[in-house]
Amino acid sequence: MIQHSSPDERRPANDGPKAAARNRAALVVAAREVFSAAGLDAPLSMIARRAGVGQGVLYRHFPDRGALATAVLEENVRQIEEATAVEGATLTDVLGVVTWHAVESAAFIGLMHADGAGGRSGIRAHASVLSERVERSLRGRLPAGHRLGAGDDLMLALAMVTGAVTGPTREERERRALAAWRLLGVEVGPVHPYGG
Amino acid sequence: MIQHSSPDERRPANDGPKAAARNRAALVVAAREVFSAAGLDAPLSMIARRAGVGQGVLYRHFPDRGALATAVLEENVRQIEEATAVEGATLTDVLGVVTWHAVESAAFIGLMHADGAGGRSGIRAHASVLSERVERSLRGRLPAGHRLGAGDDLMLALAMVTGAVTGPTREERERRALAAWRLLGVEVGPVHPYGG
Amino acid sequence: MIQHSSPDERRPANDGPKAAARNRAALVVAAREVFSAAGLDAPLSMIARRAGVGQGVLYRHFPDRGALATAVLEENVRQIEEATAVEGATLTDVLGVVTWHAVESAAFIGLMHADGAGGRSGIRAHASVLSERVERSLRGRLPAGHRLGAGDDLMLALAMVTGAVTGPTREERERRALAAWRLLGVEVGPVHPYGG
Amino acid sequence: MIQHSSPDERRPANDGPKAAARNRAALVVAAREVFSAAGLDAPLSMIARRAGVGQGVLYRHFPDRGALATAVLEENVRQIEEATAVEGATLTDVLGVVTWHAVESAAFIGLMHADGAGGRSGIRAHASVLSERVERSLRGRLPAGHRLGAGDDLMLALAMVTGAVTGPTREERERRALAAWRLLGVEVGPVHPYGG
DNA sequence: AATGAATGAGGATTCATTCAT
DNA sequence: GATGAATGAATCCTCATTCAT
Repeated sequence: MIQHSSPDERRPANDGPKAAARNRAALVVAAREVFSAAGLDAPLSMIARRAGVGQGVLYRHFPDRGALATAVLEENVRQIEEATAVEGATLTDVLGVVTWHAVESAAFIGLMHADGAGGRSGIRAHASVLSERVERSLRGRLPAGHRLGAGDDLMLALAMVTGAVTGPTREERERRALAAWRLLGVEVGPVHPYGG
Repeated sequence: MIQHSSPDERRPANDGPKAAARNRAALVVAAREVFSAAGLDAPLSMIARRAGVGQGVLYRHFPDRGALATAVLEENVRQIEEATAVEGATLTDVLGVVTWHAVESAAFIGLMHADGAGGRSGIRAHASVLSERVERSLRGRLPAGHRLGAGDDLMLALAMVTGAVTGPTREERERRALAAWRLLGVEVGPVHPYGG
Repeated sequence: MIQHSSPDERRPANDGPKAAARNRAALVVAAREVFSAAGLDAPLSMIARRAGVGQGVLYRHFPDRGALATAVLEENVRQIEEATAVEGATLTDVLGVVTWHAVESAAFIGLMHADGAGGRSGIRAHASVLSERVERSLRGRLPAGHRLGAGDDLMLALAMVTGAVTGPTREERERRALAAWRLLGVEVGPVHPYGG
Repeated sequence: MIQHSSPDERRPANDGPKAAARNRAALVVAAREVFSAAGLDAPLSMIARRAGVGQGVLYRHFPDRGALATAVLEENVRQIEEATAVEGATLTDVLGVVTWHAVESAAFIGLMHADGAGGRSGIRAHASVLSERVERSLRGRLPAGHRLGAGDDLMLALAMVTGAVTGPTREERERRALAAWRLLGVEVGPVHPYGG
C-alpha cells in the first residue's frame, strides 16, 4: 500500500457538491464533442480534461466508457422525444430533429442500430432500448400509408441515413444526410436540435 | 567473446522468398477476419498470430495498420472490378458482388466513404482512391436513365446500404443489405464473392 | 486508436530472445526481494525495474501478480525438494532448508498455508499444491513416532514457525524461526538455501 | 455573487457532538470487519460506508489508516486486560480471550508482533506498545515454572499461534488456533470475547 | 527473410485526501 | 460536526514498434 499524499501542494479549487450536476452535464457535452471528433475510442482523460474535471469525477458519474456513450445517446433521444411531444408535430418535423442528432453525433449514433461484431455490447444493450424509444416517437407521427410504414422499414431507413452521414464538416454531413433522405423519397423538416 | 548460441535452438524453417508472397496473402486474409471480428482497432499481434507469422513479417509487408486495412479493401475492389469485367455483366450482377463485400467486411467497408473526423486519415486517403475505382466499375454498367444516375446518388446509395449493414451474423447482415437496396428501389443480383 | 510511436528516440539495448530465460530468472529473484521488502502489494513496476527489464517483459512471463508470486514459491519448493532428494538427508537437514526459505521469503511464505480471507485466491490455489509438495518432502523424512507425525501436526508446526518469523533483519528472523522450532521441541539443522 | 444554494437540498441530520462518539465506535467496528474481510489494504471509503458515515468523519477521528488499525488493536487489548483483571482469572482463561481476538482479527493481529519490513511502520510502532500490554497481562497470570516462562517464549508462542490462524471461516480459524496451542502443550480456556 | 522477445509510452482505473457546503 | 464530491498521483496493463538472432 502506497500513500499518495503530498498534503501541502496547492490543490485546484473544489467547488463542493454543488458542482456535481454541472460536472455531469459538462461531461456529457464534452463526451459528445470528443467522441464525435476522435471516435468512440478517444481517451477518457481527454473528455475529463475538456469537461474541466478530474478523472475521478468522470468515473464517479460514469463507471465505464459505455455509460458515458449511453448518456450522450440518452440525451439525444430525450430531445427527439421532446420534439415529438410538440403539439401538431409532423413526421417531417421530427425527422429534422433526428437528422440533427445524426449529423451531430455522427461518429457513434450508428451504435443505436448496430448490435454486431466488435464487442462494446454494454453500449449496444442499452442502445437498443433507446432505439425503440426513437422508433416509438417516429411511428407515432407516421401518417397512415407512408412508404416507411411497413415492417422495419422506418428504422432501416434511419440506419441508412445515419450510415451515409460522413464527412469532415458539419455542413458536409448535413448535406449527405439530406441527400440520403431525398434518395429514399422522404421529406425532412428543418434540421434543428430540438422542439420546433 | 563467448559463444552463446548453440546450434540446436530450433527455429522455424525459412522457406526463402517463396514464402514472402504466401505470407502477404495470409496476412490479408487474417486481417479481414480479425478486423471483421474484433474491429479496426484489433491488436496487430492478433493478426500476425492468426496468419501464422511473426510480428516482424507483418511490418515487413505493411508498415502500419492503415496499409493493412488498405490491402484488404484493395482486394475487395479488385474482385469487384473482376466481376465488372465479365462479358455481359449487368449493374444488378455487379451490385451482388459489391453487396457480398459490404456484408463480409462490414466492420470497415464504411471507411471507403468516410473521410472525416476520427484520425486514420492515412487509410481514408487511399480509400477514396479505391472508392473511385468502385464508382467507375459501377457506373460503367449503369443503364441510361437509372434512378441512381444523377450526381453522387450512386455512391451515396452504396454508402447508405453499407451503413445499414449491421448485425452479429453474416445472414443478418445480408438480410439488412438486401432490405436496404429494396428500400432504394434497386435490384440486386445474387450475393457472391466474385464474378459469376 | 493512438499510435505510440516515436521511432527515432534511442532505444535501450534489446538483447534479443537469448535474454528471455535470463530475464525470467531475474524477475523471480527481483520478485522475491521486492515482495519480501515491500510486501505482496508492491508495485510490479518496482520488480521490473529491479530486474532490469521493461514492464512488458514482466507481463509476458507472468500474466499477473499471482503468477509471479507463485513462481517464487515454486522455486522455493523446488529447492526444498532437491534438499530432500540428497542421499541420507534427515528431517533435521530438510527443516534447515525449509527454514531458510521461510526466513528469506518471510513476507509471503505464509500464503502457502493461508487460504482464507483477503482475495488473492489465484495464488492460494496453486500455493496449496505447493504446500502438498512440501509436506510430501518432509513426511518422507519423518522418523516413525516423531512428535509431529500425527494428523496435520507437521504442516501446522510449519505454519506456526513461519507465522512467527518476523523482524526487520534476516538475522532477527532466523533467530525467531529457530526459537519457534525449539519451542516445538523440534531439532533443525543448519539453515541453508539448498542441498546439504 | 449569485445565490446557488437552495435550502431544500436534503442533508442528513447532524446529531451534534453526541454523534461523535457513536461514529467513532461505529468506525472501529466497521474497520475490524472490513480489515478482516478485505485485508489491511481495504479502501478506507469502504470502512466509512460500512460505518454509515462520510469519509470526512473517518479522517476527523483517525488521521490515517494506521490510526484506525491501531484503534482496533487497542480495543482488543482493552478487552484482554479486562479479562485479566477478573478476580481469580487463570492463564488458561486469559488465553481463551486472547485466542478469541486472534481468531477474530486474524488478518492483522500479526502486526502486533511484526515490526519488520513492509512499511506501515506507523502501525508497528504503536502495536509494539500494545504487544507489551498484552505481555504484561499474560505474565501476571503465568504460574511459576510454566513452560513459557523463560525469555520471550510467552510472546513467541502467541506469535506462533496467531501465525497459524488461517482459514476462510471463523470455525476453521478457531480449530487451527486450538490445535496450535495443543502442539505447544499449553492449555486454553473457552474462546470468548471478554471476561468470563 | 522470419521469429518473437523487449521496450516503454499511453490510456484505464483506483483511492487517499481535501474541502465547499 | 457531517457529508460526499472533486482532485490527481500512482499503479496497472496493453500494444505498437524495434531488433538480436
